[in-house]
Amino acid sequence: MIKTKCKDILRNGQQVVTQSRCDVLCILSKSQHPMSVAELKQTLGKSSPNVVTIYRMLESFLDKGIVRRVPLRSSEALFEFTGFGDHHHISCIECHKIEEVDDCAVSGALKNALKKSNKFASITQHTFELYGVCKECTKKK
Amino acid sequence: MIKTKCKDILRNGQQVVTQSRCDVLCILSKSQHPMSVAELKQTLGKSSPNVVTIYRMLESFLDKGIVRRVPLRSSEALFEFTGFGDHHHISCIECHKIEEVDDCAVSGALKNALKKSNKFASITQHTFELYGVCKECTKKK
DNA sequence: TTCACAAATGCAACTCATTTGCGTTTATGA
DNA sequence: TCATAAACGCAAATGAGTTGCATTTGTGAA
Ligand SMILES: [Mn+2]
Ligand SMILES: [Mn+2]
Ligand SMILES: [Zn+2]
Ligand SMILES: [Zn+2]
Repeated sequence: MIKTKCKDILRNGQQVVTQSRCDVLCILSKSQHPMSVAELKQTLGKSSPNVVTIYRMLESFLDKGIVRRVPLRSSEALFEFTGFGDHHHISCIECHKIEEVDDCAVSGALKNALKKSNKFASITQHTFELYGVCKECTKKK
Repeated sequence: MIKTKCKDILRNGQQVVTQSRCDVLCILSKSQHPMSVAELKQTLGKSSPNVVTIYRMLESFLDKGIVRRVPLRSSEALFEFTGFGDHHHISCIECHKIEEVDDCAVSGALKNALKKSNKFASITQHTFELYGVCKECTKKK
């Protein structure tokens, strides 16, 4: 995604536009996979803002719905740009490779079914993550 | 679940049977909701083993598939007895109440669809967790 | 453009769930 | 009963994430 586009996203979210915030959002908007804070920092390299700043940044991006937290098994939190639309992930339990999986009507159907639940008034988010063994790792064994 | 039953589960999993391990497994097998280490310790009360022991215990239960880690958003890890069979959770983003949701054919269908993926050879696990606002919290606003 | 103020940033210190090391105790099965 | 591997407790370490505070920077209004 282009830098000006990132600025627009920030402005639309009532976010202050700074170089750091643009950089971080730009990287996230180009990554096909969810990233950890450490990965972000590494990708930013020498021009990276302080780690704490990245944490605070992501927190505010979450508030505005610009990024989403992906609950893949990992000791660190993973974040991904929400602009890609609804989709899920399949992650290899051996090599940790992540592949995107298009959202299918199926999960929407379940969501609707659950809206009929007598205890919950609304469903605001859902996550569907899969784990398996990729073909390469299968061959190795 | 009865204590002797817990012992059997441990033995079947090639686990050493100790009082502590029985106690923890017994509590988990009675809880309809996933529990954190802190909750386990509190429930065990004065007879609780050291926290570290609970951590190590759960790690080995995970290895044997006796418990599963539930990826609901929480600062602590949540564990639940696997003996209940496949199901998911819906959690209130306001009060953090958790409700069980039966597994529906839907997720199985998606699983099957993904088995046709050309990058993954198998899918071993999946998690489907929902977030929403419960009726009580909706009323409060 | 200028200016005042809210928001962002950096640094250091802190929190807190989880892990690790190690010496001791206990369960198991031969 | 005995040897051995596993579990346990305690203390210390780890490491992701948070918080306080002084400083800088972006923004919107004058
Ligand atoms: Mn993705
Ligand atoms: Mn459950
Ligand atoms: Zn793999
Ligand atoms: Zn609620």
